[in-house]
Amino acid sequence: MTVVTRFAPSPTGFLHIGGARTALFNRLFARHHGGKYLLRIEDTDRKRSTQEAVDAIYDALTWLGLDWDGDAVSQSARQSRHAEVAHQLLESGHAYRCYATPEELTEMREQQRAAGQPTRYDGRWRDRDPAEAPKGVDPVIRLKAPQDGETVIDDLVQGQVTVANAQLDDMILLRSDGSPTYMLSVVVDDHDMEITHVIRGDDHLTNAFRQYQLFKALGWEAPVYGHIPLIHGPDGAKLSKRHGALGAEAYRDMGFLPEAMRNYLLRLGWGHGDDEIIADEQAVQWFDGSGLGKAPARFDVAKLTALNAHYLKAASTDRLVELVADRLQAQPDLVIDEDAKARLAAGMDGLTERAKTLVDLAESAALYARPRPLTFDDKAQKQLDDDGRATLAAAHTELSNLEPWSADALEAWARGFAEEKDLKLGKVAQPLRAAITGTTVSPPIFDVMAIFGRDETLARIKEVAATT
RNA sequence: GUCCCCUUCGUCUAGAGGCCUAGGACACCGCCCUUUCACGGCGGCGACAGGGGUUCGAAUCCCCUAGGGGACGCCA
Repeated sequence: MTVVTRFAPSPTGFLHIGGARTALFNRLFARHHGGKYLLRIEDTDRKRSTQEAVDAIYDALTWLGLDWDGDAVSQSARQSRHAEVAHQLLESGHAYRCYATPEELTEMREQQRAAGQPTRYDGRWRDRDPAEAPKGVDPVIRLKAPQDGETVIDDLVQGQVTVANAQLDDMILLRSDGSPTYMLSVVVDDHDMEITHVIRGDDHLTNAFRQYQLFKALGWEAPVYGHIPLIHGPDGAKLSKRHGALGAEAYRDMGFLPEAMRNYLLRLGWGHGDDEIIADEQAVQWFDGSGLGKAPARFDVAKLTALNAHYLKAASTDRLVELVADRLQAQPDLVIDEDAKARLAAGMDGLTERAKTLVDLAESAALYARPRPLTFDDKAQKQLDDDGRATLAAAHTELSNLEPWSADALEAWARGFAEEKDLKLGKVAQPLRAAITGTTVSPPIFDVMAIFGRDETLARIKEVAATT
């Protein structure tokens, strides 16, 4: 049997972090088994579904590197098929028409709740003669679910979960306007798409029982379910807008790399021994459905950030140069030309060592794209006091003749120069750093000088050195 | 309210009766390295929700309590 999984988001907003993880798990599980991983857009609620949201989902999944097999299925395009199945159920006696109005049902629920009863449809039209149907009311079609016994699900994550059928009511399959509900659509689509494993959020666990009953009524084989715990916010409640829950693309803007997202999400609710850094291929090899936790996990940006720092160091220079250049492009005071890119490439290793996100990286990388004349921050100005400027003036003279112009040679020169002047190395290095970068924080200054080259370095020193 | 599920350091987790004086990672705090900031290295702080059983022995099995979460729509 070929394993077929699916990710089925509803396009009512951006792709949140929980959805991204669900997609990741489904994809990993399918890949592990050499199967297929499909994408289905659950847009049966036309009122709330938007094309922008669909595009946002595509974009987010693409950015995350979670591409799917084949074309995405749009659930709304399959409405007639869903309705057909509902009528089939009606004919086979597994469903019936219910003429209760929404108002009537609301009242019913209020009464049940007030009486401490579970709020469930009471089956008032289940066995009633359709001849008694009120005039002018369009009926809904409900599943005639079993009232006795129990429904048992062997969940990949939760284990065996049992629910008394008396707890489940007769759900609506087709609305009064003839449109199919989510419950019906999901079952029909999962069947038609030959889905073998459904991995989704815990919040669907109770739906699984209903869907299972529908599969049985249709004489179809139900897929294997795996309900993963939801991701919670720092306060332990379901991640929501209140926590500033963000779409996947927001994490891109915050400077996170997709591979870091994948690794982090993978470790949220899943573990493989003490392993923390897990590459994609390794994840595919290990993700067989075991190792999934049952308890909800809290989203922790600090850990994501740490992972991101790791992947930043591992990323290729070319890729990083492009990503950084894109971000720097937005700053009008910078010049991103080929020379600047060459400097970025040359200095990238020194930069990634100090950055945790692309935002940090771009910020520190800006020094290679900042043209003269420089502006100096407060700390840099303190380095450029009389002593500092005098040191720079003397350095300028010596550096004019230094050979070769390399980081090693520059450092050797600086050490000798400092000793000669009876200064600590910092008294030489910091004024240089201030003069060349405009700040007091940067990668090793001799590396920076080597990258800028002699002419540019001397020009920068000259602009601030004491005139003698 | 009803039903279902969950509960190991602050957080993510390892742990499937003796290997646990409970391991790792992130965060935090020291120290070292050091031209700045980082990286890195070393060390520290820090948890089996509580109570009963079962057993020679329980983080691991059972029960109860407490706490947390989720679901109860002509939403998905």
